Amino acid sequence: MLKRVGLHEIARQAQVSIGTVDRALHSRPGISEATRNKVLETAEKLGYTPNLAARALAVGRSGFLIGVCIPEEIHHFFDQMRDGIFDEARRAARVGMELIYRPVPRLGEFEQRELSSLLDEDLRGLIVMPGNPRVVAPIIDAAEARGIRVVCICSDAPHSRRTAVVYANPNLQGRLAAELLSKFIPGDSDVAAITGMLRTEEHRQKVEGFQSRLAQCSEMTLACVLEAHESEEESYQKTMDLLSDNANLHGIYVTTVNCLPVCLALREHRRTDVRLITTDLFPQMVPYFENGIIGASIYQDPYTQGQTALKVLVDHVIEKAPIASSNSLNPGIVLQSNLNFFREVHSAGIGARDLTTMRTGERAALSVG
Amino acid sequence: MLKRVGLHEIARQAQVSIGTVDRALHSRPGISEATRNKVLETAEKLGYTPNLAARALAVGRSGFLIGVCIPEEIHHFFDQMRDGIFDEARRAARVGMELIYRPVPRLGEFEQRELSSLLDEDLRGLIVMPGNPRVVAPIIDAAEARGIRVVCICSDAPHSRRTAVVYANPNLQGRLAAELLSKFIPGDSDVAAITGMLRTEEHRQKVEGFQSRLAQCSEMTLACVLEAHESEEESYQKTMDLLSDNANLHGIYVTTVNCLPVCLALREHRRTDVRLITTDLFPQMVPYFENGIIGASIYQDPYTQGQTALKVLVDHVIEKAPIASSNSLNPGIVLQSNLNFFREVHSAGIGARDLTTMRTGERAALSVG
DNA sequence: CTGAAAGCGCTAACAA
DNA sequence: TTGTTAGCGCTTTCAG
Repeated sequence: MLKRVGLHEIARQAQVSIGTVDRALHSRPGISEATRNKVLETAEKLGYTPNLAARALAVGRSGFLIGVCIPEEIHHFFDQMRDGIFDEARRAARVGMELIYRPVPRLGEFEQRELSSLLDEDLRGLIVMPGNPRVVAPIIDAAEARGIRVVCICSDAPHSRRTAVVYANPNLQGRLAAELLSKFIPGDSDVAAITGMLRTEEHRQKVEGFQSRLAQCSEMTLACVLEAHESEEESYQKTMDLLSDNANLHGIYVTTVNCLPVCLALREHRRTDVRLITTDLFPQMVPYFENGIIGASIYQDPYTQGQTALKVLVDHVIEKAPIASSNSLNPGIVLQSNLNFFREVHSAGIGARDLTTMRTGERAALSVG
Repeated sequence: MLKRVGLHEIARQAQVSIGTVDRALHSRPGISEATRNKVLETAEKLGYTPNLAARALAVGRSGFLIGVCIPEEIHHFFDQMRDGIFDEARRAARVGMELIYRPVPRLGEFEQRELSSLLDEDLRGLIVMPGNPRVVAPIIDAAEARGIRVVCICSDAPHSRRTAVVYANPNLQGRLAAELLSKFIPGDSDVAAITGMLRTEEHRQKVEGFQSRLAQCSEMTLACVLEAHESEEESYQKTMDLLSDNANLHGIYVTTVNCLPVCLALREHRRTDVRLITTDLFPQMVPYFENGIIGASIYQDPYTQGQTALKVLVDHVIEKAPIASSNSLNPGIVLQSNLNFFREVHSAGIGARDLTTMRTGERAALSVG
């Protein structure tokens, strides 16, 4: 069995004690220049790499802390994101990372409070899904000013100094939606987009991408862009009105997860000639896929987003790896035939996650296997 | 800051020994139902969370070896796969993993020799893309018999005892191809499939999926399935003949990477009414995307395949995590609008990775045997 | 079935 | 200036 070189081996070869090796390696006081160099040389020669787990264990505290603040609702989205983060955290724990998880109930709620409390800890990095840019941006800047690397997830925080953003490229999502729609409906149709709030970066960019692709290569005209403000009621009403007003409408792009009200309105109007491009995936959407109302869905892959966010942060902290300021994942495309291959549709199967390190006093809903 | 509760504290409160606590927590044998429950309860009550650094230290072999044998050609595919493996290897190196990379020049060549030489090392795991099942299967079985966990990548090795396979689900690829085609061409068209060798699992399954989806929900009829045996010449000739014979042919699914000869034949025949569904992506395909000959490509994501294969192996070795016997990735769908978001089209593959990378990760700057 | 104890590689406190 | 040693919390082996 391959033996990894450790302090002991260096000590043996350099003919000193293990304590001396430690002193040399960490530029601690109380060692002569000569022996230090000797030790450093043999360490170099042997290609020594520290065992970070052992170090973390010895110093008693974690190697470093990373804070996470994401919403809990909407569950079928953020549960995946959390799983992605936690799965990666399990690996990172092997090198001494520890996670502090401080979710907010829903996007934008209690952001101020949770984020501030997070900054009281001695963080090296922070993952946050920004809700209200106005409250989050200053906190992000404060964190970065203190050397805490901030990674925005899912949506960007414009005008902040965040180190990076991880998301499924929103502009591309919009373009994909337009391209797919052009395959599904007649070329001279009217189409519409239903979105959340256009002032959030994410939705603005989705609509922008949608428009630009429409303009670029199809005859379809964008009848309107509706803001539904994440309200089911509003989504439903506005769709109803839209359908009444426009008989030549054959496609709708829903940029939020809020597609069910739209489906309902469609059914109400008996408009089977209208195709939907939706966003993300959850079990209740499946019937609409099967009957063809939803032609495709743009999948933002929250699991991978979470995984990636933590990964770039950990790589950065451990080996100063540079972080690309924008990590945009390629959005997935959900169709009828691959529907069952997305974990979201297997709603029930929530294997309890153990193994995530949380500090005492956290909500630790975990079973240990 | 409270002290975290550990095995010791649980043992004290449950009035048992620390060894017993461990047995209870991990469902290990040799403990009575009664004590197990008692321990589990107090663990729950105390909100125990394991110290993962300590676990890693205790269980982690100080170092271990993992062997890799994949082809070098076709470069634009296997370079990605290698990058995925190496990127993940860089992380795993932090916990003592070491990689032995022994590629074969192309699929099936020198498999016997390279794999055997790999087995001379003291491996804990092996990643292999099986070319000739007849030569690989026995080697895999021999490895597994010696406790080496084997993960097949990209294609399975049927009838072997391999621990797991990682691939982009081939059956699903075929189904997706059929579904996409049905969006692109008239419903009563003839379609064809061009494949490599049907005796390889991978291609057989792709064609199977293609057929099953065609049968299931479209009027299209499968005119024929051509075996081109990975030969450019043969691909070209057979496509030429196919086009001459069938005027109602409007769609072709190319299950291999060998789509250029097909595109050529199409151009030769001036058949702009035929749409292609291809497999994977490389720069030379781009013009055919732009002029619409290729309607979509099924992307097998070799980078993630490589990453995943190594990851499951390392997780297994380090913490005995179970390996799912089949890890099938959801194949990607390449269209016009997301074309530029695949790293493959940035042929050189170096600089362009800031604002438009689909996955994070540096190219591995890793020295390997 | 249960307890005791030896490490895993490293840090830090104490001796020499 | 150097060497020695006791843990960190967990797994694992060996006795009882």
